[in-house]
Amino acid sequence: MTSLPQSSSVLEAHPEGVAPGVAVSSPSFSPLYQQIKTLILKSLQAGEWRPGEAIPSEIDLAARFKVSQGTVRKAIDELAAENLLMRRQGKGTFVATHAEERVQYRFLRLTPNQSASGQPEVAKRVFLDCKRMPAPADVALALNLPAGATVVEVRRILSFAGRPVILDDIWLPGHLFEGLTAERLSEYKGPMYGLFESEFGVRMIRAEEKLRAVVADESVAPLLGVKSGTALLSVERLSRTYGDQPVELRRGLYRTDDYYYRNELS
Amino acid sequence: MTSLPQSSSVLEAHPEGVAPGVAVSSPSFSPLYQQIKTLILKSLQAGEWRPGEAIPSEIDLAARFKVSQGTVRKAIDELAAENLLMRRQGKGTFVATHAEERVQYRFLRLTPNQSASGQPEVAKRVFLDCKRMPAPADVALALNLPAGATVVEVRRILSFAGRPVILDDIWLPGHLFEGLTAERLSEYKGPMYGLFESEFGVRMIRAEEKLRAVVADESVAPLLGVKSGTALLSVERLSRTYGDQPVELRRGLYRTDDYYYRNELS
DNA sequence: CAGTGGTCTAGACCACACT
DNA sequence: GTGTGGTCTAGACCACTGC
Repeated sequence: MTSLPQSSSVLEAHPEGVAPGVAVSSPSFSPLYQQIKTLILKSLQAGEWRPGEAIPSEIDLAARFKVSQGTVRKAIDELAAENLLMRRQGKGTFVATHAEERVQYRFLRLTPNQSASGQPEVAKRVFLDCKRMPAPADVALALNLPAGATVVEVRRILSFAGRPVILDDIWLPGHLFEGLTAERLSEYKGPMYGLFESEFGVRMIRAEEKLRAVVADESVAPLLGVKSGTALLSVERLSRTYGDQPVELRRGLYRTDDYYYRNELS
Repeated sequence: MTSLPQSSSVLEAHPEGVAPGVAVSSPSFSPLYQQIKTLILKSLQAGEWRPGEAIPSEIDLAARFKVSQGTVRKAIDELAAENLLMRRQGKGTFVATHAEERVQYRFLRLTPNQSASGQPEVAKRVFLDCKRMPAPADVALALNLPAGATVVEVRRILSFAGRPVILDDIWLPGHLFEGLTAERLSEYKGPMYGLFESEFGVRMIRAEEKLRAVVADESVAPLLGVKSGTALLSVERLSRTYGDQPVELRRGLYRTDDYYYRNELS
């Protein structure tokens, strides 16, 4: 990879300001804006700017990295496309946050059968359980934890319009979530990922979901208010932070009589 | 919207070549590259370039539209991001096609439980039915057709590894698919959307899916080789061409014992 | 080699938000 | 007005492809 200092020195050798071209003819060439992107990413990960805060202006960043504004711009463009940054014309570029979001649940794709108003109405959350325990083998594997590591297990129910719709089992690495209790979960207003972000410094930036259809058994049917034998949508979500590190495994069961899971393809 | 001719005339008034700014202070301002994007889109829709073919080079397009290469570039960037065009460094920019694709089914999100090799192995297709009929009310509504318009109804089964996995019911506007028969569907090698594209000039560029969990009844269970009461993933897909016009409604039932529906969130 | 897309720069000006 | 992101340009050079 072409290192940044190299590029700068090349730049200084051309004081007339014409782009000298940054690539040294080399194996595995990386464009300047990608290197800038990586540097910004590192600052985000290091917490140099907090979620919701503005990052320095493009001009400032260009000066800091000794590149043109256009190059910084392209780096920020990609980070904004990945929902890590938010651009607001006339105001600045801000670190994305789960706390002050236009939609309650950014990762929840459930939509009511009726009413085209996008997200379902306000949810009511009930936490049934929250305990620390040794990670089950499959959970440890998914979260990339050593066998038997401590995890926090949370069980909760999400209700819309007064009826239970989602039963979630959630596992979090214990060492990242010291002091997480059902009480703190219940008290916090706003999405759970907002709490994780502000209280534990863990930011979910990407997730993969595996969807299957399953039949409700006696252990879950009553919790969702359905009969055994009802079909439920099983949603297994693995959420990741910076560096694609997995930090949450979630197994959800969704009632899909009044709601559906919406997806867009292109 | 700022019209293109206006911009050009402004341009010509500044022969020194410095960007004069294109926007007239006006309500509903549209940037130049958006206008270029719209023009390219119109050419695509009109079939000026066929799927798989190269479009003119950025320099040629810049000359045609009397804008800078950078402006054309930004327009093409967005179209490529929407999977309407494919860029290939050193070769050119190509019209996206369903025919010569690296994956068999671009819109199919099914993945085997084992084997991380992405898409499922080669599919076997069996067409159970293909007939013209008056559109059911809900189908006509979804496809934006007048009540009672003719549609083509197709029923088919997709099998992987010798076992049936997907039962699809498909409806297509009759007037766009004259002469579509089960035989032509069976004969065609490659994805169905490739056939639609090359034989009927209909290109699917975007789709929305609604996912639900349902229980298999006696009418579908035998076709998928499962018992009645098994949970199946119901996938309703509405596919659209240019201008967001809906041109295909598809209701699929997926077995999700050996496969799952994969989705990425960010 | 020429032609294509890809990167980078510098500079000008517009649209928007706050003061 | 000042400062921010957003658009547009012109020009140079790099990386990749194929003749």
